[in-house]
Amino acid sequence: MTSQAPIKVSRQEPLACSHEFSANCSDCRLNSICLPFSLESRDIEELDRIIQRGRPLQKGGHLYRQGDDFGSVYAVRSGTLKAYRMTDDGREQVTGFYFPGEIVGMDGISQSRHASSARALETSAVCEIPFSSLEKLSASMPQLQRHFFQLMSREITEDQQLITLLSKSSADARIAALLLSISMRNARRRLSATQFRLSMSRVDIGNYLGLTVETVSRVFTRLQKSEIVDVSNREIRILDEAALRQLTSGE
Amino acid sequence: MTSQAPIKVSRQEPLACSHEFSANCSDCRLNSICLPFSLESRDIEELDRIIQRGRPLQKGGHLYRQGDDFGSVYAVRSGTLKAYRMTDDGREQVTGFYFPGEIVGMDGISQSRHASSARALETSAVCEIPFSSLEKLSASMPQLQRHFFQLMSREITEDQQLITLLSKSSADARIAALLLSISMRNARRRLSATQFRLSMSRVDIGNYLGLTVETVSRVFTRLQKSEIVDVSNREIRILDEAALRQLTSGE
DNA sequence: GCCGTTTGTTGATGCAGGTCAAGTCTGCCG
DNA sequence: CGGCAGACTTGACCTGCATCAACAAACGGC
Repeated sequence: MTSQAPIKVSRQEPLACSHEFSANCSDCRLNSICLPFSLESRDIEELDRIIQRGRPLQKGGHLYRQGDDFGSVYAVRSGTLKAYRMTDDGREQVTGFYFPGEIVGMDGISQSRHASSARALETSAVCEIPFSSLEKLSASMPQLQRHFFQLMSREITEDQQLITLLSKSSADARIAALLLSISMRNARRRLSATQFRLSMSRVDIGNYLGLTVETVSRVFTRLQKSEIVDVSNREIRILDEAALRQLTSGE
Repeated sequence: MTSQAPIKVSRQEPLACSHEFSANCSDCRLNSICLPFSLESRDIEELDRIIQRGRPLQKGGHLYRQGDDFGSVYAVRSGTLKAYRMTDDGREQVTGFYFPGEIVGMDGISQSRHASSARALETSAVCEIPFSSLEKLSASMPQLQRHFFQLMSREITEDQQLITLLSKSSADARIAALLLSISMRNARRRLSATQFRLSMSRVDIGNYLGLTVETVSRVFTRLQKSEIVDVSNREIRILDEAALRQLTSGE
């Protein structure tokens, strides 16, 4: 609600160097992760034409809400988003975190309405990809069609990994897996795999991993004490990746 | 292993009336659930041509295994399949059950190898749909492309429902949700929504819902005692659907 | 720099569901 | 029909995480 106030642009925090991504796909730093991957340059230009680059999303702002009409999927350009859905009894289940280069919103396709909400965890920017245009384009660009099938399939396998994590692993293993996942995704974007700042709160982490805040907090202090990870607030430094990896498969 | 013996056809148990599905999509009883839904009859014929109808799969037989090269997705014609993956530490996580009309194998698209294994819980038959043909056909049939995007998206939202279930719900709620899900899917196929036989073992149910066999068993006896469900071995009769529904949202 | 609010930490206690250990039932095969 | 293996149930006990409660630290607005 509070975040719905008319956009106030003044004193906006510096958006992580704007040269990191550009106004078109061809020279976007993220294009090896995102949609255009493996397209011919002529095709990229066509894709470029359908993509809409919106104004930055404020921290806490919604990209879309559960139940909204589905029209587009979104590529994250900067910042972080979380996707979440409401359970029948009104609690929140975080279904994923989305970093630059990743695509969010694909769960809306089946019902023509969004099955989850997406909100920015920090000031973020996205590329909006109207789905109907994407469909049309896919029909004439086999590479694009395949790539999009693959993205959706990846989402499925990732959800299944989370399912496994939730159904089989201890609190320690879950946190370890999350840290490693973030680390890997950072590496893919050529950021540090060992040192980063969590953009999500402990509550969000708990909500994602099926744990309470208290447990999340306790696990972090435990990791700190055993010198596997250096934790200071949201600042994380992985000290012993091997140990972390061992934790994920139950000690 | 044992199920890999050369196919022995003699004394095969009667395959639930073979007239229920046919050798082509146009008059298949399941076509409103399955792929051809919403296609022109001319298009259905084309789709028909790429589909391969294999011989029945024996109980316990594998349709594909985790790590196999990915080539096709499969529509279940009769019987039930379970999909499962091995965790790093060698335990099994069931990721889904698949009933007639449903599509299995879509998680293999992203890596070109199957991310899970699929095996028959009872004698089953499937239609094999070679993915490369499906891709080609999709390019010229917008309806088909859309339908397949929707199927994948549905798989995502269903996985997310399972995630929510695993991370937020009690054992009772999980079992209740599974029973209701099976009931709903039966109804869609015009079978009884209140009375059915579970094709999966208690172990499988536990593995799917993140519970031990013992807990699954206890929940069933509890449901029996409170006269919400009548359980006799794998035979289930839902006595009080409303109560069951209440259970799913935490009493 | 100060103050209220939000976010995170720590401790004490309880319970749902896991684990271990016997059984019992079912269905299958000779 | 009898005997055996796998599937299921039941009970006793234990443990990891939730819950409740109090507090501390960080952040954001003025």
